[in-house]
Amino acid sequence: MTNELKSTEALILDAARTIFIRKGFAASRMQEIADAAGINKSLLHYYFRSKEQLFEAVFSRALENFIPRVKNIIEAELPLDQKISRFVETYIDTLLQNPYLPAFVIHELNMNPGKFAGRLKNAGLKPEIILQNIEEETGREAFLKVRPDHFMVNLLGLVIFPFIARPVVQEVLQKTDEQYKTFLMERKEQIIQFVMNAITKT
Amino acid sequence: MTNELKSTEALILDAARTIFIRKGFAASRMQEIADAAGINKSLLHYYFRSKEQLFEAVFSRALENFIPRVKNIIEAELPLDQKISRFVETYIDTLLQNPYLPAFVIHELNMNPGKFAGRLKNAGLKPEIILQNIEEETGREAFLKVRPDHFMVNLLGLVIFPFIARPVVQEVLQKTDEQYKTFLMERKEQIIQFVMNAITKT
DNA sequence: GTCTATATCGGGATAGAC
DNA sequence: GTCTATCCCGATATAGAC
Repeated sequence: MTNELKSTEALILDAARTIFIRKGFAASRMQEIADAAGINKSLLHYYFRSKEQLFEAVFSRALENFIPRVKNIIEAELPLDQKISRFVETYIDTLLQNPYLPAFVIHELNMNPGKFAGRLKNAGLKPEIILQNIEEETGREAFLKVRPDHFMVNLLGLVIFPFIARPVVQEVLQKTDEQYKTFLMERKEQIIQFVMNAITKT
Repeated sequence: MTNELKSTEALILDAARTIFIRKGFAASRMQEIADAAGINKSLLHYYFRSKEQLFEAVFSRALENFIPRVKNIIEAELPLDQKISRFVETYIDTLLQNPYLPAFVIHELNMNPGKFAGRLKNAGLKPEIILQNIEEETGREAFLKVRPDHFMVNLLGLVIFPFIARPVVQEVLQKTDEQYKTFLMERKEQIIQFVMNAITKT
């Protein structure tokens, strides 16, 4: 409806994003993207040269949008418990807006593992510092010392898994779409509680 | 090397399994499968009629192999803590043998959500019973009462996520392949500890 | 059952008019 | 910049000989 206001390039990128994220690179068709953008197939090539390059543009933007949000939370000067809460809440809120994003990114990285190399550093994410940070902040005060690498993966798994594995999980739990959305929102509180229990000294 | 001993059909299924799991349905090529099986392309059609049907055969077998293992553990008559330990250990051991399986299954289900409907029940998995089971066993003795649906997802996420998201996680943690394998094995102990802390009354 | 040859079609990419 | 027409390859699938 507001298509007339967007540049053709933006139109293409939006359409490509939708199609690529839903179907993955291999199953997506240039024709389908053109249709979704309301333009001609050859315009895709005019703007992006090839399917690979169009995909690359979509993929890069998806990451560039996402990484800074994570970065902000992680670098915030907050005590551990508040940092965990903010991380979980912000992450889940963001994924609720982009529910298909993690499965997309992960699948494409699995298809082409090298694709990721270097992108994190380019975006200014410093894994060493995050891990060191966790190491320092656990083991203090009321918290158990934890292995920072495992802790990081635990947190990510708890948050991201129900988005990636939605079809299976929704089937297993026998929830409607509406109920599943509620379930995902509940997880903010549930994960925070679960994690805090796990790392709080008895 | 022992190819001469296997039936052609088994040869095809093994090859198709490898290719489909590594590349997904859309990116896999019949020619590639034929090459991997050491046979002619048209033999694939002779045995399985079409690419979809070959895929279906592979996918079904992958699930049929996997589900019974989970079923066994879940139905075992054990106290909660032992059940959790066995579940985590067996699940991770199985995934270490089939590291690409979860990403494959999850991606194909995301592409085609309906595909899963009914398969669980056919395989004899009763989600209601599992959930009820968790509900009964937590809240007793030394354990906190937990929401069984969230608890189930927590457990699955902790176990499966580092397999699905391996490229990202390995990059973030800056581990070599060897170190990552070690990391995955360590997770058995780490997850069990983490989860037990999380649900044990203080 | 297994192979070679071929039909058929879909899809990425280009040429060229407007 | 945008469209129509077309090229051309790759991939699924079939026909038919052995």
